[in-house]
Amino acid sequence: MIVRTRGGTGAAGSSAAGSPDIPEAAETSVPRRLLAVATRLFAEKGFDRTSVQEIVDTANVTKGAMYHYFDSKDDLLAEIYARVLRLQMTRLEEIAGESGPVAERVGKAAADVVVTTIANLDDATISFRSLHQLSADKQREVRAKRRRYHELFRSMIVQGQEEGAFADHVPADIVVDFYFGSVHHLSTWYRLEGELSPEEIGGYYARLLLDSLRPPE
Amino acid sequence: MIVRTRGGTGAAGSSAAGSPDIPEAAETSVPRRLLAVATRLFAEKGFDRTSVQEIVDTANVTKGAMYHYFDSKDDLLAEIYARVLRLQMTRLEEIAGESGPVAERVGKAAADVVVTTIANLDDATISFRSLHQLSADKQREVRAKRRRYHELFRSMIVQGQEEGAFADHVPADIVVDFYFGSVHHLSTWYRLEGELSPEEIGGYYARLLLDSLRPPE
DNA sequence: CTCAACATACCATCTAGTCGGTTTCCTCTT
DNA sequence: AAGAGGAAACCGACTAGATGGTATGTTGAG
Repeated sequence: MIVRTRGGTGAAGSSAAGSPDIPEAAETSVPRRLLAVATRLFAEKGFDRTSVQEIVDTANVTKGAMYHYFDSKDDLLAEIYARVLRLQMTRLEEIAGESGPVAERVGKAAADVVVTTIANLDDATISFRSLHQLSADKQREVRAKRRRYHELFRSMIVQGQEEGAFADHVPADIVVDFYFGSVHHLSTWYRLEGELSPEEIGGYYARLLLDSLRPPE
Repeated sequence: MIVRTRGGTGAAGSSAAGSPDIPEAAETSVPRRLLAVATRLFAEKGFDRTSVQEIVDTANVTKGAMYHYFDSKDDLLAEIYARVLRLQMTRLEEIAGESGPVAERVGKAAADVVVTTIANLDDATISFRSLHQLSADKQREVRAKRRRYHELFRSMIVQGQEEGAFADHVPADIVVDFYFGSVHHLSTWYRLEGELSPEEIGGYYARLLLDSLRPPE
């Protein structure tokens, strides 16, 4: 992404066709709008099946505007990944830094990542399905950041195992991959119209994780 | 897919450029070769980024041959899905039909699906990433079959909960989605070069599942 | 003589990205 | 206050290259 954003809301409809009542054409800044629209469309139809033209049309801007703010279509996708990873890392760091017992922190983090994932289901859909559409460099970057996230989570589990709060019959890496597999897959089956609230799902998921780590009597 | 296959191995290299030592050009029937090549390429680069031309070139056949056996590129993908679902369903039905205690069957099925998934990692990669590239009809079909699979697995868990062998503090549907999320995601992190064998991973995964279902004392 | 099993040339369509041009806005000078 | 100057913010027509699919032709077996 290119940094130079004036940040303002812009003077709205230059062309007469602008409909100021649909959300995408509203008072948000152009790059923001593009990112929002791209997220929705990528999640709906996939990266390769979403054309740049469609993105800019939906966002009520022109191609020129988009290529002014973003280097490429790829860059748009990379930005989405960056946003997701930033958010998740921040939340996890916050929880990991708390002072309660480790089992409590793990449970909290486990439930929280579920709720956050559901709150951004489109992001989740994209991020587990579109990694290979990024350039090799950007893929590496994403993977590295994700690894750091996993590492932090893993360190909590290891601590629990060392303290005896968690069983250690399964290596912590496996546990982490196991759990985040489940989390990432929320986007394939969870529907907001369903009966279960995000918090309930989060509770269940955290419970499953903690129970699977419960030490034997 | 079109049924008319002679099934034979075919008269090999028609064109002079045929290299009979690379596996794809070998003695397998043309549709089989196409399916094998498509599976590898779809897993490697994604469905949309793999051109029909590339598939037929790699399989050492021509476009005409391919469109003779398959209706479309979509059809190729649909065939891959069908193959995966057929295999997994067969295995699960076998295990579910055994006579041991339910916890044993669940554990067996859980470990087996991991091993099978790892044995067909390309299939797994494709099936969790490319569903949306299928036509709506075929998507529905795949989903229906997958649902039937999940239902069978779920019924075992429900039985265990009713018998008191499993805890029931988490609904069985959630448990199933939770577990298969983990399984599907194996393809994103498991590498054959790693230290852990498929059976070991299967053991760990089954253990995590069973432990999370262990009833409280 | 027929039909499956291919082969080959071809096309209509779409797509990411570019590039020269124009408008809008801020700033600095006079 | 006026206005010149410059840069950022956009516009939109255009291109070069793919791509899925088809139409038509050929071959060899039964």
